[in-house]
Amino acid sequence: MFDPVSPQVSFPQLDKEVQRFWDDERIFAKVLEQSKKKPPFVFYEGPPTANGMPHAGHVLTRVMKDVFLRYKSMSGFHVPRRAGWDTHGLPVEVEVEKELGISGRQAIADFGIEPFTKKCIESVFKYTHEWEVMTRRIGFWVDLEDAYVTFHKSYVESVWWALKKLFDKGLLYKGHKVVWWWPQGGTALSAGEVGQGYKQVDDPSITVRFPVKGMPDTSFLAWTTTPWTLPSNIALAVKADADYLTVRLDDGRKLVLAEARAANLLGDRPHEILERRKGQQWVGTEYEPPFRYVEPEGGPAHRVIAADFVELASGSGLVHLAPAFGEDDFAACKSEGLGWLQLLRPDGTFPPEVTDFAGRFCKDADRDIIRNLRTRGLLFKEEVYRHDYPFSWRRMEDPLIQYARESWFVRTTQEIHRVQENNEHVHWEPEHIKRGRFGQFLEGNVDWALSRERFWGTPLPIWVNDETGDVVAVGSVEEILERNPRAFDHFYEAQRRDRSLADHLMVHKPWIDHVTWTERGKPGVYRRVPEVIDCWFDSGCMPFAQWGYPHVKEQRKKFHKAFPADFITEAVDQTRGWFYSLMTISTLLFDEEKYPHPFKNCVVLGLLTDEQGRKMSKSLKNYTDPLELMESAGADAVRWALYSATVPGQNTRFFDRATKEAISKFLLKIWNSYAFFVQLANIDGWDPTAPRPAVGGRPPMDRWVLAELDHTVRSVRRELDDYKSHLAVRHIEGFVDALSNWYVRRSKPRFWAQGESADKAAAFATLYEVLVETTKLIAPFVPFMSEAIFQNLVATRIPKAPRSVHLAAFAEPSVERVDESLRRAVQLSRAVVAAGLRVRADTKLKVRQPLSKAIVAVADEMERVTIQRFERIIRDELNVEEIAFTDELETYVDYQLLPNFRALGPRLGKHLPACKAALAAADGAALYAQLRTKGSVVLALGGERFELGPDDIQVRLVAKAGFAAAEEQGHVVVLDTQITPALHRAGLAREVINRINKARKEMDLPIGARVHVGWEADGELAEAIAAHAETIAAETLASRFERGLGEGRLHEAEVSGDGLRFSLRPEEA
RNA sequence: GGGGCACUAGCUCAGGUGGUUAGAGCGCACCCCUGAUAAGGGUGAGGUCGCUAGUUCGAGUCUAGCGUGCCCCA
Repeated sequence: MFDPVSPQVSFPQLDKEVQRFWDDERIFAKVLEQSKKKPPFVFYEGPPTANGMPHAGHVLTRVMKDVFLRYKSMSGFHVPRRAGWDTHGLPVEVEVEKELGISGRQAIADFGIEPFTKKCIESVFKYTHEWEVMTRRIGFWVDLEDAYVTFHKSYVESVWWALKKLFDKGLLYKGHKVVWWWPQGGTALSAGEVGQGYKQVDDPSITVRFPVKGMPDTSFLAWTTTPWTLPSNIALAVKADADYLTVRLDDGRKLVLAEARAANLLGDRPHEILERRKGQQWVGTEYEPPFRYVEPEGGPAHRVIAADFVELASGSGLVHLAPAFGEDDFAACKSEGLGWLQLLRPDGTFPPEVTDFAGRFCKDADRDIIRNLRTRGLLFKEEVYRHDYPFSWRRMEDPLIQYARESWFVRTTQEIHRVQENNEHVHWEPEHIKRGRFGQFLEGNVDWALSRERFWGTPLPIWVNDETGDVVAVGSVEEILERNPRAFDHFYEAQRRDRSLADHLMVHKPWIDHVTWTERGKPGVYRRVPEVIDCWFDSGCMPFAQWGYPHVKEQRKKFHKAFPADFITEAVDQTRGWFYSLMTISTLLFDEEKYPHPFKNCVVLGLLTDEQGRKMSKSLKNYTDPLELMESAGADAVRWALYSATVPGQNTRFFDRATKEAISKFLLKIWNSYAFFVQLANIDGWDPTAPRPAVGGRPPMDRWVLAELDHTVRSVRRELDDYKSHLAVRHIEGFVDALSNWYVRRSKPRFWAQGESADKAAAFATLYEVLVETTKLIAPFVPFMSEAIFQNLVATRIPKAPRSVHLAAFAEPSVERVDESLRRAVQLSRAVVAAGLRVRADTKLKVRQPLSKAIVAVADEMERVTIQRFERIIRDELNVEEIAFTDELETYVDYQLLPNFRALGPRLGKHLPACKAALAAADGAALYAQLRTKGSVVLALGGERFELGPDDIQVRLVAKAGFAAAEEQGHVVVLDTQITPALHRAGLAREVINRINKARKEMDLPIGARVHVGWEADGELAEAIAAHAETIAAETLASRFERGLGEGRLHEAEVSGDGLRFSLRPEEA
């Protein structure tokens, strides 16, 4: 006996039971143990930062990881899944700042770096619990207990090892460059980080007069969207080969601007063109800058230079240059040997020298700067410019600015060709990421701005001799101890004072900053530089740092075994983040490895959006929290909805409705088939361990559903091997629909047949096998429901069966089940049924009304035999007494002959349209007859003669007008619509059955309840009832069915115009 | 301004290697079933496949240009 199964199922409740089972039985651990000797399938978990709440996007990535990992695991691989936590960097510091209500580097320094660091450690795991709850709830199996943690000493040492290697290769250097600077945070950000923080804003766009020296009343017009950089102006840039006009305005003042921009800037303002010059002719001309608080150092300034990047699509054709605040500006001024001016402090405020705006934050001062220019008559035009501008990805209200700064860089540009070569070997899903988004990013690669002038991060392991300037990179704690055995005394001292200080912290600020050493016989002390590094570098080191490689000797083997990864997946925002850092670091470090590394397959997921395609955001509240959704619909429904909606690389519109559909269209179909099976198997006392009939000996219906199953198994495996989960899902949905809507529906009577029969045995065996295989097929997608079914059908019933579906092998192809002709036969039969039903609808002949025959017109004998295999079912579905095949096709149909384009295209080429026309014009019936008798026909086309065989021509049958006929895929079904008196009576009887059953339902009688019926009717209706009394009684479960009203509720109904009255009462028990 | 992606039925989306009747679900209309039943099933209506050129015997599919939207970056 199976445990009874109710068709009413609470999936959330089911989840909880399954989860408890997994926990009690340690199933996840057993999966790993059981597969230990199997070949590994390597997966890298991109470490999330646990100091923020998990959201819907995280659910998607975890679910997507899970399906492939479970699939590989069931397919005979050993699939370790180690969790990881990203613990360093700005995200954490910013959270702590918020918590402490402070902001900025100075505030942190005032608070104290040691207590601040301690706060960071606390904060790192603030939401770990929420992450674990979410992870468990969606059924993502990952080893959380053995998670790698980026701030741990061994991890940091691995990162140091990597950096030392880069340093020794000359790939780590300190440079003065314009970086994206976060003033409030007091640090530079990497290209990847900047990419995280764009948003659309309105900025002022102003056109300013720069008076030309030696030309009274004449000014250059220059354009800028950053007024606050004007005090640091060094030069103006023109396009050398563009034309520049000198014009006189109606007020007598003269302006110089690009001719291409004149119409736009001057509009219909009256002006007189005085002169036209090439940009080149203005080069070297000096001008008076709008502000002159401090004189530039190190070279001449305030003159016109030529530059390539000047565009004529916007602005005035003259660009204001402030080398301290723009990458292009920096390069241009440097190559011209011009001076330098940086009138902005690192915190984004103006220094005292800028008397008018001293102490003001740069962007906040824009309005006053504009006002100042206006009062001095230097402002020509002011507009608002809407564009995307980067903000701090951790605090979106803080704008970034371009700012020249000393910073440490990784010289990625030198080796980028190797990264590109590596990238060529990676399988990206979708494919276009390789050459598109990711490839383009590599194309435009700039050196990695690595250092952060912050506190909580992997310290940059560079020590500098304070006298000689000698620079050393350090790769481990041990290396330091070799130089100075007492280097960490300061830390141990601190640890004695505060016993809670973990050993991991010895490699962190502020303690690491006290680590110094000297070298015998040499002057000076080696002290560490103050910076920490970009936390994206940390996560990029994860393939080796998770094992503490190479320092932790016992784990070196683990690293080599788990490198490179077979599979990773994250969202598209990681192209410039983790995907980049992983691949770049790996390429730079592991010269000897063969490409690709450190990952072979990468599935890139799009963003989750709401129903309107808008980004999901907490502030908009435009989505239901996935956890809530799972509470009402269950984890499997959410998972299935995500799999069926998510195409890699594309945004996924996700909404509650999709989850509901997943339940009704998928989960419930399987569940109902399963509940149906269990119910009847239990009634019948069916034993799953008893021998079952051979597949070959079972009826066509059974062999068909097994063939469909096998076809589906093959398709699903192929798609999953290809990382195309969305396609796998479609195959499964198609099969489940076939199972539920055709196999189970059509096979029902076989299951409730009385007594023993080969047919019933085959039906039970087949449905059981199909359900078990399906369970294994869908287990990676819907791990909870599949487990519940598997437990009941297999695990607790079959001796030596796996304890869990996830310990079982994935559904496998079976040669025994393949039967393409049978699949085709059912497809044909269903087409015939569909056509017949359409005829009925067209002619308004209810299916309830039996008809004598359906005539099927087929083009060849094969199809006829094929259709006959399912004759009984077709008869039943169409409610006809007979299926006939006509020899006189011409009576009902026309032949339409078409070339088989795929076959003839290459052969006929240009003659194809003529061929099509010739076939259409010919007498189809005659030509077809010829084709059948002689095996070929000859056509003359454009002077040439072509012999066409049966495979070159496709025949379509088209129903002739005037018949109750319909066609479907080239087959015609004709219904004999003549209703004889006998048929009419049979129809009436069906109507009566229908009325009585309706009445049963109205009275809320239990489904199996026996009833007594007494009836009254006249004329033909009475004759019909009398003639079919037995059938009516059987179909309405009437143990007594008598003429004349009896006891019970009285019902009146109308049956095709005649009155019917009957009494109905349940039989006493 | 550059790069990437998308544009297919009222809505949400599928449509390897080009093959001539473009599919599904939801919604809608009509119908069936009443032994999966506060379920199930069927039939139908609905599409110039964003637009315009081109390649080809043949284009939703390939090429180019344009338009609209989203993402990424200047």
